[in-house]
Amino acid sequence: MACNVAVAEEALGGFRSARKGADMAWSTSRLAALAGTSLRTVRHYHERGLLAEPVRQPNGYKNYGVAHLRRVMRIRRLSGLGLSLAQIAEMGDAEEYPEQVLRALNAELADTIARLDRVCMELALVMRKVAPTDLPPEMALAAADADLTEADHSLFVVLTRLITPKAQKACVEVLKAYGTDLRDKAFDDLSADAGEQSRHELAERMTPLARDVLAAYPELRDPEAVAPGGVRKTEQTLGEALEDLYNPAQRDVLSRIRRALAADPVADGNR
Amino acid sequence: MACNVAVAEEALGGFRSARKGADMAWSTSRLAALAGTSLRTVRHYHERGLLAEPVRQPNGYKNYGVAHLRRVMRIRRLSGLGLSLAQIAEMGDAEEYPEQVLRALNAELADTIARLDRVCMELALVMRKVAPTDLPPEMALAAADADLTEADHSLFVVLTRLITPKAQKACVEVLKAYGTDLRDKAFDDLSADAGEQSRHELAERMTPLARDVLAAYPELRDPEAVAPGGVRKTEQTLGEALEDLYNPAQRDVLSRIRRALAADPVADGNR
DNA sequence: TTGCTCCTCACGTCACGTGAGGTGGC
DNA sequence: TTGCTCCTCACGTCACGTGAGGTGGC
Repeated sequence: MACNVAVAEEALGGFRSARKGADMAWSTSRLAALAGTSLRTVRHYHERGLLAEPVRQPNGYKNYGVAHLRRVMRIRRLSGLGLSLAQIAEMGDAEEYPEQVLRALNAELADTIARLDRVCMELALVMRKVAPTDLPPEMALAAADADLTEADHSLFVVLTRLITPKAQKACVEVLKAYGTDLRDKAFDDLSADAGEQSRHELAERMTPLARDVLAAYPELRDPEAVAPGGVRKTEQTLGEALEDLYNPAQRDVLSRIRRALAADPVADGNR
Repeated sequence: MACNVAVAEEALGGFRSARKGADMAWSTSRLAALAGTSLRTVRHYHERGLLAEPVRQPNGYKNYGVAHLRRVMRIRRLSGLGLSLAQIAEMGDAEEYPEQVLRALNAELADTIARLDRVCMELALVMRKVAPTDLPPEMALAAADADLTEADHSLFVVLTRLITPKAQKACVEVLKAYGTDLRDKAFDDLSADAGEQSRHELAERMTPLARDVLAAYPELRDPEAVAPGGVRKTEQTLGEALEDLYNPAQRDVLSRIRRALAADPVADGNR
């Protein structure tokens, strides 16, 4: 390798040979520049005990050498690989890295990359203005196509927080299959003080479709479909959301439909 | 969509219907749980002005509704896409996102993913214990194979900080092509007080190889090969490194080689 | 009374960034 | 004398985490 040194010298035009042995060492900012980092970073490594303090000149200036540069480069590399400064400090200056730490790092890295890939897709959807950002990306597309009411959209947001991903998929299927058929203008426009008669008729008219949907997608009724928190809490949350989103007449209609479905249950698995 | 509501009710076993209109709203921790985040995060969004303060109960407890959940979900989504909370606050609650911000985000995201992919490769090298971590990954492999002296390795680290990536590539080529031929045991073991005669002979013997290398790799002599900072500084830094790494006798030998090369220059481009 | 939830400060974290205020060499 | 570099505190950043200390409903 010695020859390579000579080559390097020649290539770089010959090094400035020893100038009276005075300030042959590097200052903090020079070290930082060589390491491609900042003054503050080098000092931070001192503060954290990662980098040994070098000898000082009489005036207190620090004198760094090649060993310090190597150390800083290694810290930067390891830090870039995802290790925390605390971990790097723990490992000391050996080229031995705990297998387990590296494995964990690798797994974490793979997760991060996968997540960012997904984020990239989502961002593309948002940029094409097709995806409302309060719904998870898988739901967002279907919801946008279904042209939902504000209230219905809100309810959908709550629903995604209450049911499992599997049940969410089923919801997406329903939206895709039934499209805007699920919308009922009379329901959407129902005034809060609508009379008994109109509420009854509306419920009667809407029930068959609800029955169809339930029959076609039995996974919607899977008791495992509710997300953590328990069935009781989930039901209550849904009730609170309905109260927030629909007026009393609308809620009454929904209640009637539910009772009709309960009185004459849809058989399971007859898809 | 109203039908879907009924379906959801039935699926979830029927919601708990309005219990005397008392505490129909969500507490902070309930909102956090629904949003899949932490209590502190919700409060942080208040502090940052991202989330409107809800109405309070007489005892000071906060009462959140569906609109708050939607807002929190949107903040989480946008934050997950890489926007800072300050940026999200700036945009307000509209579904309109500044095109330019999204483009910048997308570019940044692509960069990050590319970088992490590289990091993943590097990590694999480190795990296979073939790569010293004070050298950039491209150099590391070649350096490990060449079985360098501590001093030579150190010098290599400094060199990588002084020359352009292109010149670094040339260095790797040299290491690969000449392998351990570049090592000279007599040079490595030269004592600091070696006499005139042995230094002269050593230089004489080493010069031809250095000349060969320079002839074969003219890009090493490209004046553009030095990294930012200027040729003067680069030369000086190299000199300081040599002083740190080699003893006076070794430096004298290197100096002699350099003078020999300068006296009888290698012609350019006669590869 | 006990246990659980809610509230508001307010300091801690991580890897530095950014002055503030002062000294030293040319 | 001026401009540049070096030094040591020490507070700021970002998105929260983590108690501290106190109140309220069952």
